[in-house]
Amino acid sequence: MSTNAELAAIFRETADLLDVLGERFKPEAYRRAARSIESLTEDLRAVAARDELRAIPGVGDAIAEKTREFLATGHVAYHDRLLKEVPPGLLEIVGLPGLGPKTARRFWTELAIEGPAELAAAIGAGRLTGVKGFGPKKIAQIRAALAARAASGPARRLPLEVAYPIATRLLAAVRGIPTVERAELAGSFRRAQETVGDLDLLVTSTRPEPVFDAFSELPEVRQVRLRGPTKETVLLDRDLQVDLRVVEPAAFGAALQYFTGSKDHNVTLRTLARDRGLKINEYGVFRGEERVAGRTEEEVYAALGLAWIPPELRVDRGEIAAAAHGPLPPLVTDPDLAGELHLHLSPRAPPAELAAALADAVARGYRYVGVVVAGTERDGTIFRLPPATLAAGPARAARTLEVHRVVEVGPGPPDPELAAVPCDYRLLRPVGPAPPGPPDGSVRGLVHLGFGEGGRPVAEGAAWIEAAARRHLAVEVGPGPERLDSNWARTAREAGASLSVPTGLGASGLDPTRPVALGFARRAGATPAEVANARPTAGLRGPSGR
DNA sequence: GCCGTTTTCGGCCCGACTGTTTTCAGTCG
Repeated sequence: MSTNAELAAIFRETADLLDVLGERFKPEAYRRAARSIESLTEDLRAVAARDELRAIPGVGDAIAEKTREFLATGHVAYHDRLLKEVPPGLLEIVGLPGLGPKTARRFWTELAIEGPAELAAAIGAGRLTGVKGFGPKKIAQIRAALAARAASGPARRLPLEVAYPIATRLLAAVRGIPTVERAELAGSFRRAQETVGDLDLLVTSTRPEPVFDAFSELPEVRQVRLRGPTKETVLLDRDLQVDLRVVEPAAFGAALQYFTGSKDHNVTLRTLARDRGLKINEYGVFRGEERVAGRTEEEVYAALGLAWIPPELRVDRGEIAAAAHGPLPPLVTDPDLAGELHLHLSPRAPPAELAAALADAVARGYRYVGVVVAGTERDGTIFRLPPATLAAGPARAARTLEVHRVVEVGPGPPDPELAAVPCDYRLLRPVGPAPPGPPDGSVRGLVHLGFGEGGRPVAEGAAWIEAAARRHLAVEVGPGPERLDSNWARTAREAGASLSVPTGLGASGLDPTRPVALGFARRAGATPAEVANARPTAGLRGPSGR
Protein backbone atom coordinates (compact mmCIF):
# COMPACT_ATOMS: atom_id res chain seq x y z
CA MET A 1 0.00 0.00 0.00
CA SER A 2 1.28 3.46 -0.80
CA THR A 3 2.07 5.96 1.93
CA ASN A 4 -0.97 7.99 0.93
CA ALA A 5 -3.30 4.99 1.07
CA GLU A 6 -1.90 3.90 4.43
CA LEU A 7 -2.48 7.25 6.07
CA ALA A 8 -5.90 7.60 4.46
CA ALA A 9 -6.82 4.23 5.97
CA ILE A 10 -5.63 5.40 9.41
CA PHE A 11 -7.68 8.61 9.20
CA ARG A 12 -10.70 6.69 7.98
CA GLU A 13 -10.43 4.31 10.91
CA THR A 14 -9.95 7.27 13.24
CA ALA A 15 -13.26 8.60 11.90
CA ASP A 16 -15.00 5.29 12.57
CA LEU A 17 -13.60 5.20 16.10
CA LEU A 18 -14.73 8.76 16.79
CA ASP A 19 -18.14 7.88 15.37
CA VAL A 20 -18.54 4.98 17.75
CA LEU A 21 -17.48 7.25 20.60
CA GLY A 22 -20.36 9.53 19.67
CA GLU A 23 -18.24 12.45 18.47
CA ARG A 24 -20.24 14.85 16.30
CA PHE A 25 -18.19 16.61 13.61
CA LYS A 26 -14.68 15.27 13.88
CA PRO A 27 -15.43 12.00 12.07
CA GLU A 28 -16.45 13.80 8.88
CA ALA A 29 -13.36 16.01 9.15
CA TYR A 30 -11.08 12.96 9.28
CA ARG A 31 -12.97 11.32 6.43
CA ARG A 32 -12.65 14.41 4.30
CA ALA A 33 -8.90 14.51 4.93
CA ALA A 34 -8.69 10.77 4.12
CA ARG A 35 -10.50 11.27 0.80
CA SER A 36 -8.31 14.22 -0.04
CA ILE A 37 -5.11 12.36 0.71
CA GLU A 38 -6.27 9.32 -1.20
CA SER A 39 -7.05 11.32 -4.32
CA LEU A 40 -3.75 13.16 -4.23
CA THR A 41 -1.80 12.74 -7.45
CA GLU A 42 1.56 12.79 -5.78
CA ASP A 43 3.21 11.23 -2.77
CA LEU A 44 2.58 12.85 0.62
CA ARG A 45 6.30 12.95 1.23
CA ALA A 46 6.73 15.33 -1.71
CA VAL A 47 3.95 17.59 -0.38
CA ALA A 48 5.41 17.56 3.12
CA ALA A 49 8.89 18.33 1.76
CA ARG A 50 7.49 21.51 0.20
CA ASP A 51 5.70 22.28 3.49
CA GLU A 52 2.35 22.33 1.69
CA LEU A 53 0.32 19.85 3.74
CA ARG A 54 -2.03 22.62 4.85
CA ALA A 55 -2.91 23.30 1.22
CA ILE A 56 -4.57 19.87 0.96
CA PRO A 57 -8.32 20.42 1.29
CA GLY A 58 -9.59 19.24 4.67
CA VAL A 59 -6.12 19.28 6.23
CA GLY A 60 -5.74 21.87 8.98
CA ASP A 61 -3.19 22.32 11.73
CA ALA A 62 -4.14 19.20 13.71
CA ILE A 63 -4.26 16.79 10.76
CA ALA A 64 -1.12 18.26 9.18
CA GLU A 65 0.71 17.62 12.45
CA LYS A 66 -0.56 14.03 12.57
CA THR A 67 0.52 13.59 8.96
CA ARG A 68 4.05 14.73 9.75
CA GLU A 69 4.04 12.39 12.73
CA PHE A 70 3.02 9.52 10.44
CA LEU A 71 5.69 10.29 7.85
CA ALA A 72 8.34 10.40 10.58
CA THR A 73 7.28 7.46 12.74
CA GLY A 74 4.85 5.35 10.69
CA HIS A 75 2.02 5.74 13.14
CA VAL A 76 -0.36 8.29 14.68
CA ALA A 77 -0.47 8.32 18.48
CA TYR A 78 -4.02 9.73 18.59
CA HIS A 79 -5.22 6.82 16.45
CA ASP A 80 -3.39 4.33 18.68
CA ARG A 81 -5.05 5.85 21.75
CA LEU A 82 -8.55 5.62 20.26
CA LEU A 83 -7.90 2.01 19.32
CA LYS A 84 -7.30 1.28 23.02
CA GLU A 85 -10.55 2.97 24.01
CA VAL A 86 -12.84 1.17 21.60
CA PRO A 87 -13.12 -2.63 21.39
CA PRO A 88 -11.75 -3.63 17.96
CA GLY A 89 -14.78 -5.80 17.22
CA LEU A 90 -17.00 -2.71 17.15
CA LEU A 91 -15.22 -1.49 14.03
CA GLU A 92 -16.06 -4.77 12.35
CA ILE A 93 -19.71 -4.24 13.29
CA VAL A 94 -19.64 -0.72 11.81
CA GLY A 95 -18.27 -2.26 8.61
CA LEU A 96 -21.28 -4.57 8.21
CA PRO A 97 -23.73 -3.40 5.54
CA GLY A 98 -26.79 -1.79 7.08
CA LEU A 99 -25.08 -1.23 10.42
CA GLY A 100 -23.42 2.04 11.30
CA PRO A 101 -21.77 3.76 14.25
CA LYS A 102 -25.03 4.59 16.04
CA THR A 103 -26.11 0.99 16.11
CA ALA A 104 -22.66 -0.28 17.05
CA ARG A 105 -22.56 2.20 19.91
CA ARG A 106 -25.95 1.01 21.17
CA PHE A 107 -24.78 -2.62 21.09
CA TRP A 108 -21.73 -1.62 23.09
CA THR A 109 -23.31 0.65 25.70
CA GLU A 110 -26.75 -0.95 26.08
CA LEU A 111 -26.07 -4.62 25.46
CA ALA A 112 -22.33 -4.96 26.21
CA ILE A 113 -21.77 -6.45 22.74
CA GLU A 114 -18.21 -5.79 21.58
CA GLY A 115 -17.86 -7.71 18.33
CA PRO A 116 -19.46 -9.77 15.56
CA ALA A 117 -19.17 -13.06 17.45
CA GLU A 118 -20.94 -11.65 20.51
CA LEU A 119 -23.55 -10.07 18.25
CA ALA A 120 -24.26 -13.40 16.57
CA ALA A 121 -24.51 -15.06 19.98
CA ALA A 122 -26.87 -12.36 21.26
CA ILE A 123 -29.16 -12.80 18.26
CA GLY A 124 -29.08 -16.58 18.74
CA ALA A 125 -30.06 -16.13 22.39
CA GLY A 126 -32.92 -13.79 21.46
CA ARG A 127 -31.41 -10.85 23.32
CA LEU A 128 -32.24 -8.40 20.53
CA THR A 129 -35.89 -9.36 20.34
CA GLY A 130 -38.06 -6.64 21.83
CA VAL A 131 -35.24 -4.09 21.96
CA LYS A 132 -36.48 -0.76 20.61
CA GLY A 133 -35.53 -0.27 16.98
CA PHE A 134 -34.87 -3.95 16.28
CA GLY A 135 -37.86 -5.53 14.55
CA PRO A 136 -37.82 -8.96 12.93
CA LYS A 137 -36.58 -7.65 9.55
CA LYS A 138 -33.72 -5.73 11.07
CA ILE A 139 -32.61 -8.75 13.06
CA ALA A 140 -32.80 -10.95 9.95
CA GLN A 141 -30.76 -8.35 8.05
CA ILE A 142 -28.05 -8.33 10.72
CA ARG A 143 -27.99 -12.11 10.80
CA ALA A 144 -27.54 -12.20 7.00
CA ALA A 145 -24.80 -9.56 7.11
CA LEU A 146 -22.91 -11.53 9.76
CA ALA A 147 -23.18 -14.72 7.72
CA ALA A 148 -22.02 -12.99 4.54
CA ARG A 149 -19.06 -11.44 6.31
CA ALA A 150 -18.07 -14.77 7.81
CA ALA A 151 -18.21 -16.33 4.35
CA SER A 152 -16.31 -13.80 2.28
CA GLY A 153 -14.62 -11.25 4.53
CA PRO A 154 -14.91 -7.49 4.21
CA ALA A 155 -15.58 -5.96 0.80
CA ARG A 156 -12.38 -4.92 -0.94
CA ARG A 157 -11.84 -2.06 -3.35
CA LEU A 158 -10.88 -3.33 -6.78
CA PRO A 159 -7.96 -1.93 -8.78
CA LEU A 160 -9.32 0.01 -11.75
CA GLU A 161 -7.81 -2.43 -14.23
CA VAL A 162 -9.65 -5.32 -12.56
CA ALA A 163 -12.94 -3.43 -12.52
CA TYR A 164 -12.58 -2.29 -16.14
CA PRO A 165 -13.66 -5.46 -18.00
CA ILE A 166 -16.45 -6.10 -15.48
CA ALA A 167 -17.78 -2.56 -15.81
CA THR A 168 -17.49 -2.53 -19.60
CA ARG A 169 -19.40 -5.78 -19.99
CA LEU A 170 -22.10 -4.62 -17.56
CA LEU A 171 -22.50 -1.32 -19.38
CA ALA A 172 -22.93 -3.13 -22.70
CA ALA A 173 -25.55 -5.40 -21.14
CA VAL A 174 -27.49 -2.47 -19.71
CA ARG A 175 -27.37 -0.65 -23.04
CA GLY A 176 -28.94 -3.76 -24.52
CA ILE A 177 -32.04 -3.48 -22.33
CA PRO A 178 -34.86 -2.36 -24.69
CA THR A 179 -36.31 0.48 -22.60
CA VAL A 180 -32.87 1.98 -21.85
CA GLU A 181 -32.28 5.13 -23.86
CA ARG A 182 -28.84 6.06 -22.64
CA ALA A 183 -26.45 4.53 -20.10
CA GLU A 184 -23.13 5.71 -18.70
CA LEU A 185 -20.78 4.72 -15.90
CA ALA A 186 -20.21 7.40 -13.28
CA GLY A 187 -18.48 7.46 -9.90
CA SER A 188 -14.83 6.77 -9.17
CA PHE A 189 -14.65 4.54 -12.26
CA ARG A 190 -15.33 7.51 -14.50
CA ARG A 191 -12.82 9.59 -12.56
CA ALA A 192 -10.20 6.87 -13.20
CA GLN A 193 -9.42 6.52 -9.52
CA GLU A 194 -6.75 3.91 -8.82
CA THR A 195 -9.31 1.69 -7.10
CA VAL A 196 -13.10 1.54 -7.16
CA GLY A 197 -15.33 0.47 -4.26
CA ASP A 198 -18.48 0.08 -6.34
CA LEU A 199 -19.85 0.86 -9.79
CA ASP A 200 -22.38 3.60 -10.50
CA LEU A 201 -24.55 3.14 -13.56
CA LEU A 202 -26.76 5.93 -14.79
CA VAL A 203 -29.59 5.33 -17.22
CA THR A 204 -32.21 7.47 -18.90
CA SER A 205 -35.54 5.88 -19.52
CA THR A 206 -39.15 6.93 -19.31
CA ARG A 207 -40.02 3.49 -17.91
CA PRO A 208 -37.77 2.59 -14.96
CA GLU A 209 -39.65 -0.54 -13.87
CA PRO A 210 -38.80 -2.73 -16.89
CA VAL A 211 -35.20 -1.48 -16.68
CA PHE A 212 -34.89 -2.66 -13.07
CA ASP A 213 -36.62 -5.94 -13.95
CA ALA A 214 -34.20 -6.66 -16.80
CA PHE A 215 -31.18 -5.48 -14.81
CA SER A 216 -32.04 -7.80 -11.90
CA GLU A 217 -32.12 -10.72 -14.34
CA LEU A 218 -28.66 -10.14 -15.86
CA PRO A 219 -26.43 -13.21 -15.43
CA GLU A 220 -23.75 -11.11 -13.72
CA VAL A 221 -26.16 -10.05 -10.96
CA ARG A 222 -25.98 -12.34 -7.98
CA GLN A 223 -28.25 -10.60 -5.51
CA VAL A 224 -30.59 -7.60 -5.41
CA ARG A 225 -29.86 -5.66 -2.27
CA LEU A 226 -32.43 -2.91 -2.47
CA ARG A 227 -34.81 -1.44 -4.99
CA GLY A 228 -36.82 1.75 -5.01
CA PRO A 229 -38.57 3.79 -7.69
CA THR A 230 -35.39 5.52 -8.93
CA LYS A 231 -32.56 3.30 -7.72
CA GLU A 232 -31.55 -0.33 -7.46
CA THR A 233 -28.50 -1.77 -5.70
CA VAL A 234 -27.18 -5.22 -6.60
CA LEU A 235 -24.18 -7.38 -5.85
CA LEU A 236 -22.08 -9.09 -8.50
CA ASP A 237 -19.52 -11.82 -7.89
CA ARG A 238 -16.60 -10.77 -5.67
CA ASP A 239 -19.24 -8.76 -3.74
CA LEU A 240 -18.82 -5.88 -6.16
CA GLN A 241 -21.74 -3.53 -5.55
CA VAL A 242 -23.48 -1.78 -8.43
CA ASP A 243 -25.89 1.11 -8.04
CA LEU A 244 -28.22 1.61 -10.98
CA ARG A 245 -30.13 4.87 -11.15
CA VAL A 246 -32.77 5.84 -13.66
CA VAL A 247 -33.36 9.51 -14.42
CA GLU A 248 -35.38 11.44 -16.98
CA PRO A 249 -33.42 12.72 -20.02
CA ALA A 250 -33.81 16.35 -18.93
CA ALA A 251 -31.80 15.56 -15.78
CA PHE A 252 -29.18 13.27 -17.30
CA GLY A 253 -26.31 15.77 -17.30
CA ALA A 254 -27.04 16.85 -13.74
CA ALA A 255 -27.24 13.25 -12.55
CA LEU A 256 -24.06 12.27 -14.41
CA GLN A 257 -22.29 15.22 -12.83
CA TYR A 258 -23.67 14.50 -9.38
CA PHE A 259 -22.91 10.78 -9.35
CA THR A 260 -19.47 11.20 -10.91
CA GLY A 261 -18.34 13.26 -7.92
CA SER A 262 -16.00 13.50 -6.32
CA LYS A 263 -17.90 14.25 -3.19
CA ASP A 264 -15.59 17.14 -2.33
CA HIS A 265 -15.80 18.54 -5.87
CA ASN A 266 -19.59 18.49 -5.55
CA VAL A 267 -19.58 20.18 -2.15
CA THR A 268 -17.52 23.05 -3.57
CA LEU A 269 -19.82 23.23 -6.58
CA ARG A 270 -22.88 23.42 -4.34
CA THR A 271 -21.32 26.22 -2.32
CA LEU A 272 -20.56 28.09 -5.53
CA ALA A 273 -24.14 27.60 -6.71
CA ARG A 274 -25.53 28.87 -3.43
CA ASP A 275 -23.33 31.97 -3.63
CA ARG A 276 -24.84 32.71 -7.03
CA GLY A 277 -28.41 32.29 -5.87
CA LEU A 278 -28.71 28.86 -7.47
CA LYS A 279 -29.28 25.36 -6.19
CA ILE A 280 -27.67 22.25 -7.68
CA ASN A 281 -28.63 18.64 -7.10
CA GLU A 282 -28.90 15.44 -9.13
CA TYR A 283 -31.96 16.81 -10.96
CA GLY A 284 -30.47 20.00 -12.26
CA VAL A 285 -29.41 23.55 -11.53
CA PHE A 286 -32.32 25.58 -10.18
CA ARG A 287 -33.11 29.24 -9.76
CA GLY A 288 -36.01 29.10 -7.35
CA GLU A 289 -38.39 26.52 -8.82
CA GLU A 290 -37.10 26.87 -12.35
CA ARG A 291 -34.60 24.36 -13.74
CA VAL A 292 -32.00 26.34 -15.68
CA ALA A 293 -29.74 23.39 -16.62
CA GLY A 294 -29.64 19.60 -16.43
CA ARG A 295 -29.66 17.89 -19.81
CA THR A 296 -25.88 17.84 -20.28
CA GLU A 297 -22.88 18.26 -18.03
CA GLU A 298 -21.61 21.15 -20.14
CA GLU A 299 -24.91 22.92 -19.49
CA VAL A 300 -24.67 22.29 -15.74
CA TYR A 301 -21.15 23.70 -15.47
CA ALA A 302 -22.02 26.60 -17.76
CA ALA A 303 -24.99 27.54 -15.55
CA LEU A 304 -22.50 27.99 -12.72
CA GLY A 305 -20.23 30.11 -14.91
CA LEU A 306 -17.72 27.30 -15.37
CA ALA A 307 -16.09 25.55 -18.29
CA TRP A 308 -16.69 21.80 -18.42
CA ILE A 309 -14.26 19.92 -16.20
CA PRO A 310 -12.98 16.46 -17.22
CA PRO A 311 -14.06 13.81 -14.67
CA GLU A 312 -10.45 12.83 -13.90
CA LEU A 313 -9.78 16.34 -12.56
CA ARG A 314 -12.83 16.56 -10.27
CA VAL A 315 -10.97 16.27 -7.00
CA ASP A 316 -11.48 19.75 -5.51
CA ARG A 317 -7.87 20.76 -5.91
CA GLY A 318 -8.33 24.08 -7.68
CA GLU A 319 -9.97 22.77 -10.86
CA ILE A 320 -13.18 24.69 -10.15
CA ALA A 321 -11.40 28.01 -9.76
CA ALA A 322 -9.46 27.27 -12.96
CA ALA A 323 -12.67 26.47 -14.86
CA ALA A 324 -14.11 29.83 -13.78
CA HIS A 325 -11.41 31.55 -15.84
CA GLY A 326 -12.15 29.74 -19.09
CA PRO A 327 -11.66 26.37 -20.77
CA LEU A 328 -9.12 24.06 -19.16
CA PRO A 329 -6.13 22.81 -21.19
CA PRO A 330 -7.25 19.76 -23.19
CA LEU A 331 -6.21 16.45 -21.65
CA VAL A 332 -4.72 13.69 -23.76
CA THR A 333 -7.36 11.49 -25.41
CA ASP A 334 -7.30 8.13 -27.16
CA PRO A 335 -7.24 9.60 -30.70
CA ASP A 336 -4.15 11.62 -29.73
CA LEU A 337 -2.08 8.46 -29.37
CA ALA A 338 0.21 8.09 -32.37
CA GLY A 339 2.25 5.05 -31.47
CA GLU A 340 3.51 2.57 -28.93
CA LEU A 341 6.97 2.94 -27.44
CA HIS A 342 7.12 -0.34 -25.60
CA LEU A 343 5.74 -3.45 -27.26
CA HIS A 344 6.98 -6.28 -25.11
CA LEU A 345 6.29 -9.78 -26.41
CA SER A 346 7.28 -13.01 -24.78
CA PRO A 347 10.57 -14.31 -26.31
CA ARG A 348 8.65 -17.45 -27.16
CA ALA A 349 5.81 -15.61 -28.87
CA PRO A 350 5.12 -16.96 -32.36
CA PRO A 351 5.89 -14.62 -35.27
CA ALA A 352 2.14 -14.23 -35.87
CA GLU A 353 1.79 -12.44 -32.54
CA LEU A 354 4.10 -9.63 -33.52
CA ALA A 355 2.44 -9.46 -36.93
CA ALA A 356 -0.97 -9.19 -35.26
CA ALA A 357 0.16 -6.45 -32.90
CA LEU A 358 1.66 -4.45 -35.76
CA ALA A 359 -1.48 -4.95 -37.84
CA ASP A 360 -3.44 -3.61 -34.91
CA ALA A 361 -1.14 -0.58 -34.83
CA VAL A 362 -1.74 0.02 -38.54
CA ALA A 363 -5.49 -0.34 -38.06
CA ARG A 364 -5.42 2.23 -35.30
CA GLY A 365 -3.48 4.61 -37.52
CA TYR A 366 -0.37 4.55 -35.37
CA ARG A 367 2.83 5.77 -36.97
CA TYR A 368 5.43 3.94 -34.94
CA VAL A 369 5.94 0.99 -32.65
CA GLY A 370 8.95 0.23 -30.50
CA VAL A 371 9.47 -3.52 -30.34
CA VAL A 372 11.55 -4.94 -27.53
CA VAL A 373 14.11 -7.13 -29.29
CA ALA A 374 16.25 -7.98 -26.29
CA GLY A 375 16.42 -7.44 -22.59
CA THR A 376 16.89 -8.91 -19.14
CA GLU A 377 14.44 -11.33 -17.53
CA ARG A 378 13.49 -11.04 -13.88
CA ASP A 379 16.03 -13.71 -12.98
CA GLY A 380 18.80 -11.77 -14.70
CA THR A 381 19.09 -13.92 -17.81
CA ILE A 382 19.27 -12.26 -21.23
CA PHE A 383 16.45 -12.83 -23.70
CA ARG A 384 16.30 -12.05 -27.41
CA LEU A 385 13.34 -12.07 -29.73
CA PRO A 386 13.91 -14.84 -32.33
CA PRO A 387 15.09 -13.52 -35.71
CA ALA A 388 12.19 -15.29 -37.42
CA THR A 389 9.70 -13.33 -35.36
CA LEU A 390 11.44 -10.10 -36.14
CA ALA A 391 11.63 -10.86 -39.83
CA ALA A 392 7.95 -11.71 -40.22
CA GLY A 393 6.18 -8.83 -38.56
CA PRO A 394 7.86 -5.59 -39.48
CA ALA A 395 8.28 -6.41 -43.17
CA ARG A 396 4.56 -6.44 -43.78
CA ALA A 397 3.78 -3.29 -41.83
CA ALA A 398 6.87 -1.35 -42.77
CA ARG A 399 5.28 0.81 -45.42
CA THR A 400 3.00 2.71 -43.05
CA LEU A 401 4.66 2.03 -39.74
CA GLU A 402 8.05 2.91 -38.32
CA VAL A 403 9.23 -0.08 -36.36
CA HIS A 404 11.88 0.71 -33.79
CA ARG A 405 14.14 -1.81 -32.15
CA VAL A 406 14.20 -1.44 -28.40
CA VAL A 407 16.52 -2.98 -25.84
CA GLU A 408 15.43 -3.16 -22.23
CA VAL A 409 18.15 -2.59 -19.70
CA GLY A 410 18.21 -2.64 -15.95
CA PRO A 411 19.88 -0.03 -13.79
CA GLY A 412 23.57 -0.45 -13.22
CA PRO A 413 26.39 -1.25 -15.65
CA PRO A 414 25.14 -2.45 -19.05
CA ASP A 415 25.57 -6.13 -19.85
CA PRO A 416 28.12 -6.50 -22.67
CA GLU A 417 25.89 -8.89 -24.62
CA LEU A 418 22.95 -6.44 -24.51
CA ALA A 419 25.16 -3.48 -25.27
CA ALA A 420 26.11 -5.17 -28.55
CA VAL A 421 22.49 -5.47 -29.76
CA PRO A 422 21.77 -2.73 -32.29
CA CYS A 423 18.73 -0.69 -31.35
CA ASP A 424 16.98 2.64 -31.83
CA TYR A 425 16.63 3.36 -28.14
CA ARG A 426 17.04 1.70 -24.80
CA LEU A 427 14.34 1.33 -22.24
CA LEU A 428 15.22 1.33 -18.60
CA ARG A 429 13.48 -1.10 -16.37
CA PRO A 430 14.29 -2.07 -12.81
CA VAL A 431 14.78 -5.78 -13.48
CA GLY A 432 17.59 -8.19 -12.83
CA PRO A 433 19.95 -8.40 -9.88
CA ALA A 434 21.48 -4.94 -10.34
CA PRO A 435 21.00 -2.56 -7.42
CA PRO A 436 18.53 0.27 -8.07
CA GLY A 437 19.88 3.65 -9.04
CA PRO A 438 19.15 6.52 -11.36
CA PRO A 439 19.43 5.89 -15.13
CA ASP A 440 22.98 6.00 -16.42
CA GLY A 441 24.16 7.84 -19.51
CA SER A 442 23.63 4.93 -21.90
CA VAL A 443 19.86 5.13 -21.65
CA ARG A 444 18.53 7.23 -24.47
CA GLY A 445 14.82 6.82 -24.33
CA LEU A 446 12.20 5.67 -22.00
CA VAL A 447 12.10 4.99 -18.34
CA HIS A 448 9.75 2.24 -17.35
CA LEU A 449 9.54 2.30 -13.60
CA GLY A 450 7.58 0.38 -11.08
CA PHE A 451 6.84 1.77 -7.67
CA GLY A 452 5.09 0.38 -4.69
CA GLU A 453 4.33 -3.31 -4.38
CA GLY A 454 6.47 -5.39 -6.72
CA GLY A 455 8.42 -2.41 -7.98
CA ARG A 456 11.01 -0.06 -6.62
CA PRO A 457 10.44 1.17 -3.10
CA VAL A 458 8.36 4.31 -3.15
CA ALA A 459 11.01 6.35 -1.38
CA GLU A 460 13.22 6.17 -4.47
CA GLY A 461 10.51 7.49 -6.77
CA ALA A 462 11.40 11.15 -6.49
CA ALA A 463 15.06 10.54 -7.33
CA TRP A 464 14.21 8.44 -10.40
CA ILE A 465 11.71 10.98 -11.65
CA GLU A 466 14.17 13.80 -11.22
CA ALA A 467 16.81 11.90 -13.15
CA ALA A 468 14.32 11.07 -15.91
CA ALA A 469 13.23 14.70 -16.21
CA ARG A 470 16.82 15.94 -16.36
CA ARG A 471 17.65 13.56 -19.22
CA HIS A 472 14.39 14.27 -21.12
CA LEU A 473 13.26 10.69 -20.73
CA ALA A 474 9.65 9.62 -20.82
CA VAL A 475 8.10 7.87 -17.85
CA GLU A 476 5.60 5.11 -18.46
CA VAL A 477 2.32 5.33 -16.56
CA GLY A 478 -0.34 2.68 -16.35
CA PRO A 479 -1.99 -0.12 -14.39
CA GLY A 480 -0.18 -2.90 -12.63
CA PRO A 481 2.53 -3.15 -10.01
CA GLU A 482 5.31 -2.93 -12.60
CA ARG A 483 4.30 0.44 -13.91
CA LEU A 484 4.32 3.88 -12.44
CA ASP A 485 1.97 4.29 -9.53
CA SER A 486 -0.50 6.91 -10.63
CA ASN A 487 0.30 9.04 -7.59
CA TRP A 488 3.67 9.70 -9.18
CA ALA A 489 2.33 10.62 -12.58
CA ARG A 490 1.67 14.23 -11.65
CA THR A 491 5.02 14.52 -9.92
CA ALA A 492 6.71 13.25 -13.09
CA ARG A 493 4.76 15.65 -15.28
CA GLU A 494 5.41 18.64 -13.09
CA ALA A 495 9.10 17.77 -12.95
CA GLY A 496 9.11 18.13 -16.73
CA ALA A 497 9.25 14.48 -17.78
CA SER A 498 7.03 13.30 -20.62
CA LEU A 499 4.62 10.49 -19.88
CA SER A 500 4.32 7.37 -22.01
CA VAL A 501 0.93 5.66 -22.25
CA PRO A 502 0.97 1.90 -22.92
CA THR A 503 -1.56 1.10 -25.65
CA GLY A 504 -2.26 -2.62 -25.24
CA LEU A 505 -1.49 -3.39 -28.89
CA GLY A 506 -2.94 -6.65 -30.12
CA ALA A 507 -5.07 -7.18 -26.99
CA SER A 508 -8.83 -7.68 -26.92
CA GLY A 509 -11.37 -4.90 -26.58
CA LEU A 510 -11.77 -5.62 -22.86
CA ASP A 511 -8.07 -5.22 -22.15
CA PRO A 512 -7.81 -2.49 -19.52
CA THR A 513 -4.27 -1.33 -20.30
CA ARG A 514 -4.93 1.57 -22.65
CA PRO A 515 -8.07 3.07 -21.10
CA VAL A 516 -6.71 2.80 -17.57
CA ALA A 517 -3.30 4.23 -18.51
CA LEU A 518 -5.02 7.08 -20.34
CA GLY A 519 -7.14 7.72 -17.28
CA PHE A 520 -4.08 7.90 -15.04
CA ALA A 521 -2.31 10.25 -17.45
CA ARG A 522 -5.40 12.46 -17.61
CA ARG A 523 -5.72 12.42 -13.83
CA ALA A 524 -2.17 13.76 -13.74
CA GLY A 525 -3.36 16.59 -16.00
CA ALA A 526 -1.34 15.49 -19.05
CA THR A 527 -1.98 17.36 -22.31
CA PRO A 528 -1.16 15.70 -25.68
CA ALA A 529 2.10 17.66 -25.85
CA GLU A 530 3.21 16.11 -22.57
CA VAL A 531 2.69 12.52 -23.73
CA ALA A 532 5.65 11.08 -25.62
CA ASN A 533 3.58 8.67 -27.71
CA ALA A 534 1.05 11.34 -28.66
CA ARG A 535 3.71 13.01 -30.80
CA PRO A 536 3.78 12.39 -34.57
CA THR A 537 7.20 10.73 -34.43
CA ALA A 538 8.73 8.60 -31.71
CA GLY A 539 9.69 11.71 -29.83
CA LEU A 540 12.27 10.32 -27.53
CA ARG A 541 15.22 12.51 -26.90
CA GLY A 542 18.40 11.39 -25.24
CA PRO A 543 21.25 13.57 -24.00
CA SER A 544 22.72 13.57 -27.51
CA GLY A 545 19.46 14.48 -29.17
CA ARG A 546 19.18 10.99 -30.66
C1' DG B 1 -11.44 19.20 13.21
C1' DC B 2 -12.00 22.33 9.26
C1' DC B 3 -13.28 26.56 7.28
C1' DG B 4 -14.42 31.64 5.90
C1' DT B 5 -17.08 37.93 -0.03
C1' DT B 6 -21.52 34.26 6.14
C1' DT B 7 -13.15 34.70 8.53
C1' DT B 8 -11.22 33.70 14.40
C1' DC B 9 -16.59 31.55 16.00
C1' DG B 10 -20.53 28.99 14.63
C1' DG B 11 -21.70 26.53 11.41
C1' DC B 12 -20.95 21.81 9.14
C1' DC B 13 -24.96 18.59 1.87
C1' DC B 14 -28.82 16.36 1.02
C1' DG B 15 -31.87 13.04 -1.04
C1' DA B 16 -33.09 7.91 -1.38
C1' DC B 17 -34.14 3.89 0.88
C1' DT B 18 -35.29 0.74 4.72
C1' DG B 19 -37.33 -0.64 8.86
C1' DT B 20 -39.85 0.49 12.62
C1' DT B 21 -42.18 3.75 12.93
C1' DT B 22 -47.73 7.02 14.16
C1' DT B 23 -43.63 11.14 12.16
C1' DC B 24 -38.74 9.30 12.43
C1' DA B 25 -33.79 7.36 12.85
C1' DG B 26 -30.11 5.28 10.78
C1' DT B 27 -27.44 4.20 6.81
C1' DC B 28 -25.62 5.11 2.42
C1' DG B 29 -23.61 7.48 -1.36
